[in-house]
Amino acid sequence: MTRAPSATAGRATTPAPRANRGRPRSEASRVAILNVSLKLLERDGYKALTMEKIARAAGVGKQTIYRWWRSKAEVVLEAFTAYAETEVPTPDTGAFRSDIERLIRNIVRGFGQVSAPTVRALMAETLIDSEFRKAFGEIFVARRQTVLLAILHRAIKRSEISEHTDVRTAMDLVYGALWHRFLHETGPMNRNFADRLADFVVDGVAG
Amino acid sequence: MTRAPSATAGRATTPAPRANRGRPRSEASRVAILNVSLKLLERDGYKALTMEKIARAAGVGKQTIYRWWRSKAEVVLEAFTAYAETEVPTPDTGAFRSDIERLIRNIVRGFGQVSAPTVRALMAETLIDSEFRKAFGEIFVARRQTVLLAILHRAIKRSEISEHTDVRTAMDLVYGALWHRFLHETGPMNRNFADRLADFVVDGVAG
Amino acid sequence: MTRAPSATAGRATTPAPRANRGRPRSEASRVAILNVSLKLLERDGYKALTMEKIARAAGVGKQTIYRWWRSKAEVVLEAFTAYAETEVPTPDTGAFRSDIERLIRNIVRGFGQVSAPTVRALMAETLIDSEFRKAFGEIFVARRQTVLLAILHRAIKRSEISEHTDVRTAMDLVYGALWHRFLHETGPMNRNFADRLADFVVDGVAG
Amino acid sequence: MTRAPSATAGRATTPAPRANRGRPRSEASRVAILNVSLKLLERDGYKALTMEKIARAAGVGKQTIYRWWRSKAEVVLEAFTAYAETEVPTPDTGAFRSDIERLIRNIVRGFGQVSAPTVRALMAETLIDSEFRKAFGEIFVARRQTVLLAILHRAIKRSEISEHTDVRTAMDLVYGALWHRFLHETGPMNRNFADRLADFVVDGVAG
DNA sequence: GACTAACCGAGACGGTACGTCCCGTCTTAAG
DNA sequence: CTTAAGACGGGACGTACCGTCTCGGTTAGTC
Repeated sequence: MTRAPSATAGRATTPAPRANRGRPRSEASRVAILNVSLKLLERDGYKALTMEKIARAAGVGKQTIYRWWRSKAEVVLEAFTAYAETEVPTPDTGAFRSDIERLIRNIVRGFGQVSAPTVRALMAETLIDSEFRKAFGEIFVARRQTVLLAILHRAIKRSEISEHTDVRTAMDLVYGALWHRFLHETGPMNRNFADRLADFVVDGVAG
Repeated sequence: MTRAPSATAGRATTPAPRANRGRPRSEASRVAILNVSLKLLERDGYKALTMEKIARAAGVGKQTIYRWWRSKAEVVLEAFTAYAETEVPTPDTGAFRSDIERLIRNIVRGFGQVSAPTVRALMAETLIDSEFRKAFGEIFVARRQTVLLAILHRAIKRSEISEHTDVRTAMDLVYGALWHRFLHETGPMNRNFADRLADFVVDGVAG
Repeated sequence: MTRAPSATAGRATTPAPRANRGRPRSEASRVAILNVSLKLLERDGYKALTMEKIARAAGVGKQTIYRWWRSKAEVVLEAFTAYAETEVPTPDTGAFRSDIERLIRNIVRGFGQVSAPTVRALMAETLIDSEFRKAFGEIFVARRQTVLLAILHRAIKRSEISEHTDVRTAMDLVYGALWHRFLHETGPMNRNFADRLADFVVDGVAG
Repeated sequence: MTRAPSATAGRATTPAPRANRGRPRSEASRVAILNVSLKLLERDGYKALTMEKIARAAGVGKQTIYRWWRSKAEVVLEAFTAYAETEVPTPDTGAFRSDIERLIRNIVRGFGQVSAPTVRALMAETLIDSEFRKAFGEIFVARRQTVLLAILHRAIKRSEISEHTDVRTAMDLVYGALWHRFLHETGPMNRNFADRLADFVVDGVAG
């Protein structure tokens, strides 16, 4: 998301200025922008958040924001991921049932530690803006997909589930249920929900 | 959704104009607004859709829009429901498995007949604006919930599934998976998906 | 300068909206804008005058300014001409010498009643922006030209000056000297200057 | 105009760097800046000329411009005087009439060799910015004043014109007419104009 | 030959203003 | 009482420049 001038050496996105020329990016400004964004977001909601307010509150020129992020959605995304624990450990207990159980528990716990309105706003942006979708997808969706995929593949190898299992649908099942409850608040986001869901999934998939 | 001035006699929000006095509402304008909204929405996306453009393209005064709808989200919602078949028949085959199968097939077929970007935009609005959430929820979510609820209750009565089944989580499972695939395009929205999903759900819930 | 909707019936500039439709232009805003512009102009000078400050100080949306004027130069021009006496009476005494004397005295008196920085700013704009030049020229230059032209033609008819007199150069002589003194403050702008200049001009032109 | 670091020893504005230390000023950059400025000025006009564009087009850091000039007006002034012949020879023919004739012809010829938009821009700046006025005045106005002054004084000494002649007004007459025609393009800037003007002036002043 | 001072390009910085778009409201005449 | 038209005050947009600052590097004279 940021035009990190050196870290992405091989990526060749922006014209790639000869490294280390000119005044370096201000870390202080970067942090101020992200902090202020989160604060305003929590206080006033996503719709009331504007680039202008962020700039004013962070004591920063608007251009400085636009230089490093393309939209408020990207600012919020980075602000959010910087503060939220986005790592998803891959459980590998040796059994499908307990792997799923742990994965779902982890995710449920993660959802509990996160600002629901903020995540909803990010998800809304994802649904509308296909540019943003990629950025959000990489960070929030792809990683989790990978983890579940690994679990399913291991279960297949161990013959705990059929090798003909429709993996994609299984993933919709797990993540769909989790996001549905989270986004629409159809019920509590707790350990009990996690375990009931795990039961359904394991029985359904192992079927 | 519309503040139909007479039909909602008891609601008493707006000053409640004395019944049939003055110039009547222009049906031509109403239709033009809804048609134009859909067209612009498909063409340019939700973000680029503005009240001003709708008014201009429909040859209508802005006030006329604001008199009957509170926001562009409400216009779009009405425009959408006017064109989309939103009825969900309640399957009652006498067996849990086939009920679920039919429900899911129906919904999948419905999703296939609908403009994905439009529905995504409406869902996005739902996630951000709690006012809008109600309107959308009533039309789009609640109905379907009721149908599934009925199916589950009947299955419990028939002892096909446990009376301790976590109904709410079961509903997250079904609708979560469906919405997840639809919103994020994680795979095709076809008969095969419907049936695989139905398998998972029935096995999962029936245990 | 303003898009006077009816006064310019035959001119066919802007699409010519069917008269009297929509909310009429706010006279209060128009006046506030002009007054505030003059005040800020006198206080801070032309360079420090911005559309944004005018809007803020006049309690007016920026768009309202842009709707009726194309640039701050045009606002200032109208503000200025509204307050400054721009009428130039045509002396007709029957004799070249006294006509010239009166004309020059009138203009000198006029210059004395006017804010020099403001006029300098307008003249500067004229030199830079050819669009603006026309507007300014019509109001400030053309009228005076006409008056002098009439005087010269009458003098030729009366044979007070040669019929081969280079009229254009004569006009440069008169207005050049007046503007030069005014713009560059090369000396006092008083009765004595007026009369000395009239002497030079009459002797020079009458030869 | 340039803050030549040593030439103005006694001025003591900037901390007064110890004489010839450090890297010397880049002549290449200086020339590039001046050339590019003129070119852009001719092409796009004064308003569209910005420090940033100059720097970019000259392949120069902005700071380098600001180090040596205080404003774009100063850059343009130097760019202009570097290319334009600004010398004004003092005619001394022994007779008032022929002195005036030659002076005016010289100036007219000079005006003909110069970019009118550029000079207009400089004059405009002069009218607005009193700081700049001095710089421009020294180079462009004062010299010419001196020349005319000398001519008039000699004419008085020779009793060709009265010793009570209003010298200042006479100067407004000559330079006013010249500038008026040049700035406002009220007619051709040629030999004929020069001679007609000279006639008027000589008759008027000698009157 | 190392040191140091002043320059150089590049380009990010906090700001201000630009001119445009849209918001939701208001004010006309017309129906 | 609604309608189309369209002006209104307001706010945010994304861009252009302002003049300053801060990098790594360069080019001289001085130690």
